[in-house]
Amino acid sequence: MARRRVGNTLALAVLALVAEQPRHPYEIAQVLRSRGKENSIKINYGSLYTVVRNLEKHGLITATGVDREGRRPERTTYAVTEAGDAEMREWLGELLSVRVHEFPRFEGALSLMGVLDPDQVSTLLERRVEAIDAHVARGRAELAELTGRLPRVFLVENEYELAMAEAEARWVRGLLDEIADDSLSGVAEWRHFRATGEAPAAWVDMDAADRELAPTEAAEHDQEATTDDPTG
Amino acid sequence: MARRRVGNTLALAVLALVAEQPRHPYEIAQVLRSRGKENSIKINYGSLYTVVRNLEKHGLITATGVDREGRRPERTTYAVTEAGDAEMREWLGELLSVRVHEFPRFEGALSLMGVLDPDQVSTLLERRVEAIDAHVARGRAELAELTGRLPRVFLVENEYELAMAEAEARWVRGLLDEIADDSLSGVAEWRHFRATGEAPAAWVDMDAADRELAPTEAAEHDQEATTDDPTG
DNA sequence: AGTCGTATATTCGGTGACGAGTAATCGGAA
DNA sequence: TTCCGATTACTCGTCACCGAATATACGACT
Repeated sequence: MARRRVGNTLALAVLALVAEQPRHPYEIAQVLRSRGKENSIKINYGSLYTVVRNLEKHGLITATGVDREGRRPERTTYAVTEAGDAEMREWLGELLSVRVHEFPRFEGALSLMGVLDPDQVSTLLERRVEAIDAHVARGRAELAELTGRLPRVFLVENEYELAMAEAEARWVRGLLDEIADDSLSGVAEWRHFRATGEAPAAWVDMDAADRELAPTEAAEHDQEATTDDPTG
Repeated sequence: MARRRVGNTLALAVLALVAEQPRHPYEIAQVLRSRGKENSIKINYGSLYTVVRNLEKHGLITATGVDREGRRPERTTYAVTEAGDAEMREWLGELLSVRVHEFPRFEGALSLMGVLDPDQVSTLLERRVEAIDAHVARGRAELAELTGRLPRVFLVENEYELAMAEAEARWVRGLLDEIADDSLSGVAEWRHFRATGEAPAAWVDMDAADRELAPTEAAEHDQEATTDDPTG
């Protein structure tokens, strides 16, 4: 949607924390950590300071003072501006209400798995589900422990992450089953191709057919975004 | 895991297509499109040419010839090298077998939703599920149509994407229900905070507690990656 | 008194991602 | 025949991201 002046998701977190009360960059990182947000928002020092500078440049936050303790480096404290507050609310609203396709690497990998052997792919995917199971088990345990000390509202991101991990594991299991019992159509051709090098008819067809149908029917309508960025 | 010399996922697709047969960059983009991969791998012209150049620089592909038709710009054709083929297999194997946390924006947004009103959040999330439902409906229809003409193996990425979208919609619905019937703990405090500005005790506790427990128990073990990149 | 480790706080250079822009050609309609 | 729009093919400048490195202070221990 609306192109953000500062597009990094970290900027949203900065706005949120600075809206709560004026803070200096390092403190922002600390609070983010102590509240466990570093699991859901990637904090990177380089990015943090760049982001803060950019937010200031665009008038979304302002420096309210520079102080120093002893001979430590100066700490510039920032507060949110009215524009920044508005931006934050609008942006957050957008992120919550519209789903954008973010091209997870796994999806890309799936689309290219044809270059490997079916059996090899099965082995790899089995490893994946095992890893996910372990991850979910650990996550659930930690979450349970946290839920004892904290209202669940403050933990929804974690519940979401786990739910999605579980969903993925379920889906991959399904795929594995379908490969195993040969109920997934095309595995035979795939195997044949890997053994002989003869390209599956489907590929040839597609490459030839090109865009006899509208090329990107779906892609036109769905929003997309790969990485944090849209500056403009 | 292993830091990739060329980290952009698009590079993997380039390797895969060029391993099939020598191609020039523009052709790569075309094939990617005609095979419908642009839904699962973000193709960007700027990135494509950079990626090809980098792959060549690192000896993963080699230019096999330059020809031109009429006075069109030259087309440099590239073929995969042995190193490139190995890299592709290993990389693809890694992407399939290990799940990395890619920090979806929605997860970040969820972790910050506290700055909005509960009712507003509900409204926004309702919009989201509706949009997802629509997306899934359209996707399922298109997929059904494609499944008629193509073996399903070639469509797994799409099935995956839809499965995940559905899972997300299910989860969000669950959350909405829990907010609505007040079975999600902390909504009361949240509401109170929004109305009065009194910070929930939980936040204060956390900010104070800082890292009396190991700060990033989980984060240490899970791999992470925000955006395409790791160059090194 | 020395020094080791950790917390504080930030800078900086390199790299790559991006998408708008360019430029040439071709096919078809007026 | 000429003009328009689509297609082919690629380039370039800008901008953001990253994380390693820097520099200082403080507390604890020897």
